[in-house]
Formats: sequence, C-alpha cells, structure tokens
Amino acid sequence: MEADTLELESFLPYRLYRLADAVSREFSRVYKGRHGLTRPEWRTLAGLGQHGTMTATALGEQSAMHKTKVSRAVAELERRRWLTRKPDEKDRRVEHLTLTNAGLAAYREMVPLAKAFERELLSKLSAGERVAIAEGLAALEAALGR
Amino acid sequence: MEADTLELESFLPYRLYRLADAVSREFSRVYKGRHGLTRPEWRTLAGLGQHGTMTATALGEQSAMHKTKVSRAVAELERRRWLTRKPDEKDRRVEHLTLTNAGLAAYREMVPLAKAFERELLSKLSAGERVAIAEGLAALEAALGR
DNA sequence: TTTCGATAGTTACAAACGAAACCAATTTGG
DNA sequence: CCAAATTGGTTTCGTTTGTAACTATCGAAA
Repeated sequence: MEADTLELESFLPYRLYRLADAVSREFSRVYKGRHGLTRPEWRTLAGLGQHGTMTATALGEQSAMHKTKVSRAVAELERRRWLTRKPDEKDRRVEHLTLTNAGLAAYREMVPLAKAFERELLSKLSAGERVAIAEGLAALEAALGR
Repeated sequence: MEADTLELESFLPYRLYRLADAVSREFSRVYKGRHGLTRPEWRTLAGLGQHGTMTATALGEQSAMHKTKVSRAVAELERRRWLTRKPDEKDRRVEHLTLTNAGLAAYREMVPLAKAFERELLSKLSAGERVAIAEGLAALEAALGR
C-alpha cells in the first residue's frame, strides 16, 4: 500500500459503519415489518421492556439516543397506547414511562425474534470468531468510554 | 438473564451500531471540521483518491453507498471543482469521475489525518485486542457477504 | 427570598436520507 | 429489426435526523 493512500476497505471507521449499517438494516426488517416501528421506537420499547419504568433521560443514556429521538419515539409509542407517562411526585420535570399491556405484549413478541436474529447471524461464525468479535467490540467500547 | 428479556447492551446489532455511530461521529469531525464535507462526500473523495478515475456506480459499490447518495456527493464535489466528469465514449450513460488538482490536494491532506485517527483509536487496544477486532470484523463481513 | 445556572423534555427548522419515479441509453430476445 | 427489460444516473417527495432554541422546573447561593 502506498503511504499517501488510504485503503477505505480496511479503514476501521468505514468497516464498522458499513457492518453496523448492514446488520442494522437487516434487523430493522424484523421490527419494521412486524409493527412498523422505527429504530428509536424499537429501542425505546426494548429499554422499557428490559428495565420496566424509566425516565426519558435514562432511556437516552441506556440506548445511546439523543433526547430528541427519545422524545419523538416516546410520543409515538404513547400515541399507540404502548406506554404511559406518570409525572414524578417530587420533580415535576420528570416523567416515568411504563409499557402498557399492549406494549408489553409487543415487546414479548419481539424478544424471541431479536434473539433468533442474533443467533442466526452468529451461527455463521466459528466459535473462535465469536470470541474474537466479542472481545474486539468490548475492547473498542472500553477504549471509547473515556 | 431472564429468558423473556433482551439485554440491549449485549445485543450485537445494537453494540455494533452504537460503536460505529460513536467512531463515525468522532471521525466526522475531522472531515467536517476541515472542509465541511458530509460523509458521502468524504467517501467519494476517498474512493477517487484511492482508485483514480471511477464511475458513479463503481463508487457506490466500493464505498457502500446508495446511488442517490453518490449522485448528490458527486454533484457537490463537482460544484467545488474537486472533480470532473468525462462521458464514456462507448456508453453514453456512463460518466468517468476524476479528482481535479484541488480535489487531490484535499485528499492528500485528509489521508494522514484519517490514518492518525485510526492509529490513535487502535493505540488504546492491546495487541491481542487489535487482532481480535480485525478477525471478528472480517468474520462478520464474510458472514454477511452472502 | 430572589436570582442564576443546571436539568427534563419539547419544538422548530434546516439538512440528510431512502424509496420510488423518472429519463436516457443500452442490451436482450422474439 | 423492434419491443421489452436492464442499467447508469438524476430528481422528487415524504420521513428521519441533528442543532439549537425554547418552556418549565428545580437547586444552590447570595
């Protein structure tokens, strides 16, 4: 490789982005196809399903979304009556979000699909490759988390 | 972990996306800050810098961009006079794109910055972790490339 | 208290995006 | 040959996004 050339195919930011984009696009067919959810909506559903009641801020931190995305996703899920808001007693800026039964039902339906998707994807790797990707991602996450 | 719950933090599509988003956002400051480029524009520049003359279709394949993104990026780089189009002799639908001297200069300026960015990021990993991420990404790429 | 700075969440606006329609040129196959 | 399907590339339109401004509330400090 020449010194003054960048090989895009092996450039880490590009590889990561392309891979994430492909995987994410593939997976989005699951929740988009099933319920017409956007990614922020899916993540909101997943966050609340996993943790029960949360605030919008907590949701944003857990699922790495900007607060405007959270705000819009919450508004949409509320419109669908998949979640309800309850104002905090102490601090009236804060709202506690909880899935309704309908929301919970959708979540419970999605979980096995998500797990199957992941399993399917990982099944194409060898055991050693699975270890490698897990370790590599964890290392990068740690490196960025500072 | 309960069987009917999905742990978002360890869900592969989510981890990949979050990581790519963080890295990409960080790196975008390099080309956005330096020249006000968008990501498709940067990739177009990188593609042409790496390969010399290319068609729009080839660019899209090499850098994994939808053809509308390519079309818009090319239009903008042309507006900046960073590239020129030359119609194909044989097939008049095709255009061959080449960086001008100005475009080449910008590319040459970006390459070391990109390399430094990647080096900096990887320097936070151990040698073993670097091997792991390389191997893991390659395995996933291979798994998806079908 | 009153005021000033932070924080929770929403909204407005412009930029970026994707899907699909579109145009023009080319290839295919009857 | 000629109609139909394909391909390279652009445009249009509605949706999603990010930035920044905004509202409302709270906590701290004077």
